[in-house]
Amino acid sequence: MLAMTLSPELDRNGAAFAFPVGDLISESLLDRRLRTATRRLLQAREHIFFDGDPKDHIYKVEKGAVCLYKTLPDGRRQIVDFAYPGDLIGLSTLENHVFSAQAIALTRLRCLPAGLLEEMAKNDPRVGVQLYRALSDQLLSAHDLLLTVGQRNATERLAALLMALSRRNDRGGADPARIALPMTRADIADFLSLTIETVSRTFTKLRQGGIIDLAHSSLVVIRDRRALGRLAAGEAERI
Amino acid sequence: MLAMTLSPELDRNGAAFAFPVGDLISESLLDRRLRTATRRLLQAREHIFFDGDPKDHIYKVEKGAVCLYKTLPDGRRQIVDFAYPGDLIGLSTLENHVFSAQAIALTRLRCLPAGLLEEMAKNDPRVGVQLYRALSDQLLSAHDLLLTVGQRNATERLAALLMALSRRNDRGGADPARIALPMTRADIADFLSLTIETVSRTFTKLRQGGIIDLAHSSLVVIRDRRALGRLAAGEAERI
DNA sequence: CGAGTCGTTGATTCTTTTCAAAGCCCGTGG
DNA sequence: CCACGGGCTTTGAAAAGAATCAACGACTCG
Repeated sequence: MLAMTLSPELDRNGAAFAFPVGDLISESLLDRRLRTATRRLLQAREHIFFDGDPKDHIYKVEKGAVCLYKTLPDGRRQIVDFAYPGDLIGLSTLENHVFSAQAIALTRLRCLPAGLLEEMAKNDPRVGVQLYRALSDQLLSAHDLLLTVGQRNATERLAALLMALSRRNDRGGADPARIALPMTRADIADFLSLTIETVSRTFTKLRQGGIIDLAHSSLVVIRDRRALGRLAAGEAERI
Repeated sequence: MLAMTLSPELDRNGAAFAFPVGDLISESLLDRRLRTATRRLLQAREHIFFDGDPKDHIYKVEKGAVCLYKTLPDGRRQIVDFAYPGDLIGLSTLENHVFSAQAIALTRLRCLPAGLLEEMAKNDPRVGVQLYRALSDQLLSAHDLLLTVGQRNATERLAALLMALSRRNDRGGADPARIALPMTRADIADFLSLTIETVSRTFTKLRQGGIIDLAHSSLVVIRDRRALGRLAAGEAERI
């Protein structure tokens, strides 16, 4: 998930709930089961499930990107997370989904019957840990977004998002200075709790400030990473 | 935790990750261990731990209330949750805490060495489920707050908070129409991402609209629950 | 090539913040 | 017992940041 944390070094550096390292390298029952699980291919904008739907499966993103969101009755939408390859979607103890999930690009998923989780956790102790870790990552991610949406201004919010995506690239071996945005301006707006117009204006401001370049609307090139980081941390005066 | 959900009926109605019901009634290893765990008594405003501290314990609230928060370098603060009696604090797989925790009233905790969790989960399969459930409740709660902070206006935010507290009272057998607020206006402001002044003005507006009464600044009486609910859901025009 | 979606930019409005000050409550101490 | 002090809360007036309303431009896909 998209942890927009201030402390990149805090990433996945150590587990207090640690099992022997060897176990984490070998494949767990969950991993193995997922490799052969049913695949599902989704076009951009196609839904995986809706808020309130019975939770018969959980999903793992293999390719593409998914947005998880909640809405108010009048249609206002808050994206609570973006799920990228490797992320698990739908973990919870409830019978029904508590948010909607929609592919934002061509996406491939693995589908796992929800009932199997319990069984696998019983047969392989590493599965429980894995699920616990996934959930706690998601909680961290939600708290980070909360800090962003609740306390940062428009520029700082966008900077935080770009820094998070940059770090994700870094971890995944991609160029941390070239950020592909699979999501639309509307998605970014609903994630950062801004309007499309404000997101667009803020991109322009970052570009004019020499902090980023916009190769095109969905490809950002970071020109001044330090400045972007300071903005995200709320340490910059203004731009 | 404080799930500010729109759907009270969605509460703890069923677990997809269900173990036989009997198991949930009997005491798990965790519950038993907690009953004899070290107690810690905190005055209001006293900290349990700070963001980044080594996570040597996890805590269960027995009495009082705790706020969990994150800050930006310049001091802006976002409260990400309030923990009430029964709630577990500090669950995650990381070596260090990822938020700060501060008592907001006279609070009694049970302290459990973090290393014990893993061991207990190994020896009692219900413990893993219990932790998993606690974490997924916290995630739900964070997502709800995200929707509130990101999409609702000041009035709707306060209404959502009051409705959440009212439901909590209801579940706990207390009067759902009389809401004690252990937290200050500043705490409410940092939870809802508003300023103290806006929180205060919004209380006044709700009072003048006949929706609540303020016995005193920390005791709210709900006079029109339906109206409050409609406000929280974003279904009311204005007040 | 045209329709439609998505993104950018401009002008104006509005909600909330900021700045300022007064009121209230409660504990302390004269 | 009452005055005093400090923290918390309320209220008011002005300012600011983002939202809204509006229009144009760019790109994509039949």
